[in-house]
Amino acid sequence: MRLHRNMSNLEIAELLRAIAASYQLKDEEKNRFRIIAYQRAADAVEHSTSELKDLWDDGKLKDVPGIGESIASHLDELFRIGTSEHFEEVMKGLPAGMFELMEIPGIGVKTAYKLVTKIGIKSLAELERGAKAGKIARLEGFGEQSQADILKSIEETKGRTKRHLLPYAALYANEVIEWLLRDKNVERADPLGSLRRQAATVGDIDIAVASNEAKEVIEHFTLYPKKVRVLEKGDHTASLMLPGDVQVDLMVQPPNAYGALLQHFTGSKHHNIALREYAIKHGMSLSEYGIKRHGKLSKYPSEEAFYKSMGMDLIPPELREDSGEIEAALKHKLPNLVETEDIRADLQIHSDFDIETSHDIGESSMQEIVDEADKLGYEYLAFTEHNPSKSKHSEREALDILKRKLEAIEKINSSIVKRAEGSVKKVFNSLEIDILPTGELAIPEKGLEYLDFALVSIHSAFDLDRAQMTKRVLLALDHPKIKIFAHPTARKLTQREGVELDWPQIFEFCVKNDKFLEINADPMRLDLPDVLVKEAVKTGVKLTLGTDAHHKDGLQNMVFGVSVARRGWATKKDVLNTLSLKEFEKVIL
DNA sequence: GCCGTTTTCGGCCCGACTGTTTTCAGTCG
Repeated sequence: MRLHRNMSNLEIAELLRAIAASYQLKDEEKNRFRIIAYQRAADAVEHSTSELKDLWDDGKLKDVPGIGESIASHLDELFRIGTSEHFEEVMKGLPAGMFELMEIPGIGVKTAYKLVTKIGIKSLAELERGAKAGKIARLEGFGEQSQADILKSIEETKGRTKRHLLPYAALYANEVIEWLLRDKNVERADPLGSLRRQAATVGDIDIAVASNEAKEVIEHFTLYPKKVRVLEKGDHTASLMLPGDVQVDLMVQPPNAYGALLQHFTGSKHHNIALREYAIKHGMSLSEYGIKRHGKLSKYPSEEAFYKSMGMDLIPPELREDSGEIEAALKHKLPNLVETEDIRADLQIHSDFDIETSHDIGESSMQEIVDEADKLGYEYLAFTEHNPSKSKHSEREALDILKRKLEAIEKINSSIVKRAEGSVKKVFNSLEIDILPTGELAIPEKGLEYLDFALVSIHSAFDLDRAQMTKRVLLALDHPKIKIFAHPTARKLTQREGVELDWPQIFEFCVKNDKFLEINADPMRLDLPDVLVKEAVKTGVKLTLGTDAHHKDGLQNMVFGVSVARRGWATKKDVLNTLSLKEFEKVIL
């Protein structure tokens, strides 16, 4: 690994893991906790919302939990002169290629090291050839079985799809749960893991079942009609493979011990570790079976009882990331999180009004969307089509188009007023306007006069550096008609990383100037991301929720936006579109 | 190496599975 002054968080996390691996290979007893410390630091760096280099600029390296005196001093050296004597020294002798081998499930630090040093395997391709040639089975500590396992693992890694977007994972899980509930032995079935925590993407699908007849339930589960094959089948657990490389794991416990099972497998890993550390300091030991005190196990039917017996309030699954929720639960100060029922409006919707934009236009009419919003009980909406194409239209033409759109909105509003039923009282004339690379808005100044308020967002030049990008966004947000910064990081899940921005500066600007950050509920976006939502909320920034729907059915995605808000500790008062129409108008117009 | 509403020293999460072993090391979630 080449060290340099501008290493990204991801590269630094990799570096810290390499250091941990190196200590692990030296295998000295006194190093045991140093290994864990480096691994924890690596995790923390990977999840940090600020680039370490920026934190270093501000002298705040040690603000990252897990980075203390020692690691901070080595990183300081790295950022100052582009290398670290200590890191280089520790990594000396770490063979190149071993980290590639560790991508295969079942191969860890020691196995990878052995493969590289004993038989010179330095890549996945070489590993596959070596296994097929029978070289692995002859190695001490390996055998025919482990060689076959490695081959199978390589094969599965090749076909492995990455993580699934939250709504798809939810869909798969719901179908399986529906199937499970057909067995009368199943008393309850719930999703577990990152799905239950409503994370943006989900890996394997884990499901818990409460039942006194584990054997029958497992049997029924393995008969699931959509399965491709049964991966594993034990007394209390089983795994299936579904089409599209979706793996579903099932765990069964009796109803009287169901609470601990739910708690244990909901995670996150970091939440559970922190919880168990707290437990051990107070004479308890936690596991998926219950809580042990003085060697005696107590069982808990519900998670609420489980947390309560430790003196904590029930922690909503969305908060279980070890970011202060345990302390808050002990002090009975968990936030009262926003709920889908609190939402009174959808603030980003694209109708089929032909606005002659260069972006996608919607597929449903304004009327169809209002009808759909009525079903959801909304009080108001904002139609936020993209701006008319700047390259295709002159200023005059753009203004004409915007005028036509205003007329369409007025028509809808007058028909809403006249009707007897329906909860929607008003639709706002809004627009999603591109922020050009210079920070200018992609519509003529006069065009803004037609609008009630507008959103701005980034759709080009994603790779500006942090300072330029921040300047670009602040310039656009400065206009009085611009109220909302939509999908602020512009990330596309599993496809594109978000842009670089000076978030503290953006947050401060929003608070000071009454600008709002959107949580875009499109499953591909979920943007602002949860970790940034948490910081925004802490700073006092108000959020708006919008589905970015391009079809009336897209309005249903609001629940995923709410999940992001909840994961960011947002309460009802942090979300603008929980306000009544009257209150909302006071703030936005 | 990190960290602190029981600690600036003395602690540091729990259990299961697997394969190659004769009692356990490595890996995973």
